[in-house]
Order: sequence, then structure tokens, then C-alpha cells
Amino acid sequence: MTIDCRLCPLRPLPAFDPMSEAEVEFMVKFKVGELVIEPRTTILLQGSTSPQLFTALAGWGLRYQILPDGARQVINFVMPGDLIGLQAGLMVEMRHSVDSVTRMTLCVFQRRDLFALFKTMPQRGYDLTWLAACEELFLGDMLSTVGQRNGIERVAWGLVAYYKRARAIEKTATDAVPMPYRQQDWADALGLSLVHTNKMLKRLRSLGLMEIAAGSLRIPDLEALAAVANMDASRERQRPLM
Amino acid sequence: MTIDCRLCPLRPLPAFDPMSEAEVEFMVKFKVGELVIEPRTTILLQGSTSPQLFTALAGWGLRYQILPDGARQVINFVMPGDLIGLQAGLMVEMRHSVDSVTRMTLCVFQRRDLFALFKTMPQRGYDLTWLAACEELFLGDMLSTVGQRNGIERVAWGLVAYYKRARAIEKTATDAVPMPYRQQDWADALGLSLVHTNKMLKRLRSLGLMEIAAGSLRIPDLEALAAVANMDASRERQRPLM
DNA sequence: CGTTTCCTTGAGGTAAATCAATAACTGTGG
DNA sequence: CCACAGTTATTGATTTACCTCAAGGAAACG
Repeated sequence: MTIDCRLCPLRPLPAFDPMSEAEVEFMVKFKVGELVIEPRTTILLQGSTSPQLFTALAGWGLRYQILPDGARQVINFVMPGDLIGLQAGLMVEMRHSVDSVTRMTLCVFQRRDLFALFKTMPQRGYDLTWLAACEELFLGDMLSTVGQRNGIERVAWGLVAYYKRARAIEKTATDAVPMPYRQQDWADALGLSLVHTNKMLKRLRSLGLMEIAAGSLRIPDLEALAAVANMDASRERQRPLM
Repeated sequence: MTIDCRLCPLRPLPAFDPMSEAEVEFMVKFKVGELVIEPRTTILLQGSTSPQLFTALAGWGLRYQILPDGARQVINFVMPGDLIGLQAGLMVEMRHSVDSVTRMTLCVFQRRDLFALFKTMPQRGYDLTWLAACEELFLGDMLSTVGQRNGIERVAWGLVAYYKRARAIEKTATDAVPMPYRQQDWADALGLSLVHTNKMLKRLRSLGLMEIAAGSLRIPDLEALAAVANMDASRERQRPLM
């Protein structure tokens, strides 16, 4: 039994653009099923091709690339509402892998239906491009962080960006967001060693700027942490949901 | 006097996907003009909005982001055939700037015509998404480089990636490609200091792996340089041209 | 309750940053 | 054609932020 797009629990969230009734009806047909993935399982493998693409409906994942020498770069943290596998859907093969971290539920779409989407529902094609542009924008910020910020700034930046994104898809009013990721995941995302990441986190914690406990992250003063991160204040913008 | 899309000098190049006659005819109407930009001039400014987007028809540019503390991250090197300003076209404001490095000629498109493109020429909408996905893919590789590779690997990786891309749009059969960028540009792209970049370049040069002289780059043995870079051999894939 | 995984902390080493100064270009006007 | 000013490239000396190594402690897990 799968969730009907008409009743999608994500769409009403503040993170996402509203969708017309016609678009929702289209998505109902576009969605061919749901996939439940166990924790720490590979969803898409670097170098492979996939006949499907997905939207994360629930659960948390990890997008990463492995270099020939075995080093891992975490590209981003996959949250509910994120599109997975656009590369595989459009181009020939994936250049990064996607793993689940918690148990995940994915909406499944067929790659071969993708062109029909552009043809019969241009608004959705436009949204898809928008989504790809969002991703590009985020990766640009990430690149600036890893390329130009020092250790403490990188960690602070990562936490702020993560927190903002996670808050926008949380239904609850608490100031804590889920944090199912390991310090090693953060280290690989920020281009730091595990040890150094740990020390920077300790510093931020002792400054009272953040708290990670029991699988959740709390940031009492987002402005203050953003100041440490050497980043502008910018609120999370609404984006399309596929 | 502007170049007719039907006679576009870029489209026949091996770097780009072929285009149907109907698509070319569409582009003729979509293109509203040409813009000639002097060297070292800002084309699009971070934080601004633009009613236009562009395709680089000739010349070389630089896409970069400035952090609050003034640090500059070069996002990529803009070459002929590259789309400029998709972010500004889709979303509200640019999160990075684009500068010319040499004199450039740009094809100009209207942001307000963008949705019509999706509506009347779905294939072109699809191509645009593909292009955005290409960009995302590149930024992922760039992120892995800056996050995981050391100095010598970064410089080698940068040169190989640049060379492959530049070769695919060169008409000549020489093994040299234009190199109008400064070492400072490379340093800001790779997340290294100018001094260290210089030392790594010197090392690669003394190993006979590359040669930069008189504004052009020569790489006698691409395989060898790629080996230093800790990267897989992968040839440049054809991509859409707007 | 033993085993594995993850987090934490200290010590020492190193790649890369910073500082500083000179050399090689590039373009401009006399 | 040369002198001059302003970039850009090169090199050496010194410092430091971060990495690696190593080992103990705290959860998590069957």
C-alpha cells in the first residue's frame, strides 16, 4: 500500500512550492511505486545505470563519491523531499553513490517516462530544471566552504546549512532536528579528518553554539553559529517537490 | 550583425549533441541578440537578478563566489558553449558572479521566454535539465577534488579536466589549448594558496607533464597527468548546447 | 555482557599557509 | 624603441592548521 500523491505528507510543508491540481494528478500517474530501504544500504551505485529515479519520502541518506584511492567525498545529506538519481535518469551512468542511513521510503519513477513529463506537463519539466539548479547552487556553496573556509568555519557552516534545511521539513515545533549521521560522515563531507572534525565539534559545543545528543541536533542561536561560519544570513527558499 | 544559430560555429563541434532542424529554428527565435564583453568585466553579479541568460559563443570567463570575509572560490572556468545565468533565469538571484577573462561574445536569451521554451519545445527543456545535471556532476567532481585530493593531485586534476573540456571545443588539431587564466585563478579554484599552486605547477612542469607558455597549455601525456591526479580515465561526454 | 561501532583525547609530524622579496612579463606613453 | 608602472610569476624562510597515529572510553547491539 503506497501513499497517494494527493495525500503527500511532504507537499504541504513550508519547504516546498505549492502544486496545481493538474500537476498532482500527473504525479499520481508518474509515480509507479514505493521502495522501502533498510538502513545503511546502497540505493544507487557509482558507475551503474538505473531505470528508475526516486524522491525520498521518509528517512535520511547520503550521497557520496569514491575516488580511485578510496577516499570518500560526501556530496550531500539526503533528506525527505530530495530527488535521487536525476543523473542516472538523464545521463548514462551515476558518478556518485547514494546510501540510506536510516530506513527510507522512496517514491519510484520510471526513467523512460521522463521525456513524457517534459512533453505533457511542461510546468513539471520546468520544476525539474529548477530542482537541478537548486542542487547546483548548493554544491557551489559547499565547494566554497571546502575550498575557502577553515576547520571551525566548515563545521559551523555545515551545521547551519543542515539545520535550516532540516527545519523546513520538520512538522514539529521543537528546535531540534534529527541527526542520524556519524562524525565520519561529516568529516568526509567537509574535507576534514575525523579527529579534527571531532575537535571542532567539541569547540562549538563548549561555546554553547550547538548540541548533538540522542540522534538530534539543537542550535540555540542560529545567528551566532552562522557568524562563526563566515556566512551571510539567508533563509531557506521554497523549492519544487517531485 | 549577429551570428545566425543556423550557422552556429559551436554546434558542429564534437563536444555538443546534434540538434534537429526544428530545434535550431526555435533557437533562432529564442536568441534575442549578442553581447560583446571586454576582458575582465563582470557579466553577472552575485546577489543581483538578471532579465537575461547567456550562452558563451566565444571567449573565456570565470564563475566565482565571494565569501563575507572576502575569500574567492572559483566555481569553474567558462568556455565557449557554456550556459551562463540559469540560476538567475530560474530563481530569484545569483549566488555567484561571472566575469569575462578575455573578450567574450555572448548569445542573449530572455528570462521571460524560458517557460515558453519548456512549453513549445519540450526537447529543449529536457536539454536544459540535462545541462543543469552536467553542471551538478562537474561540481561534484570539483568538490571531491578540493575535499579529498592533496596539492599536486588537485593541480593535476584541474589541468586534466580543463584540457579535456577545452580540447572538445577546439577546432584546431594542435595539442595546445588556450590558457588565459592566472595562477591566482587556479589557486582560488583549487582551494590552495597562490604560492603553493605555483610550486605544484613547477613540479608538474619539471616532470614534463605539462607546459604553460604564451597563453596556452600543452599536456604531452594526458594519461600520465591523470595518473598523478588520482582520477579515472573518462572521456568528455557530448552535452547539449543552448 | 561481551563485541562492535563510534566518540574522544593527546602527542607528534607534515603539507600547505603566510610572509617577504625578487624576477619576469605587459602594456603605455614619451 | 626604450623607460616606467603595474601586474603576474617565482623562490626561500618560517609558521601553523590540520593530519596521522595511538589508545581509552562510551554507547549501541545482539
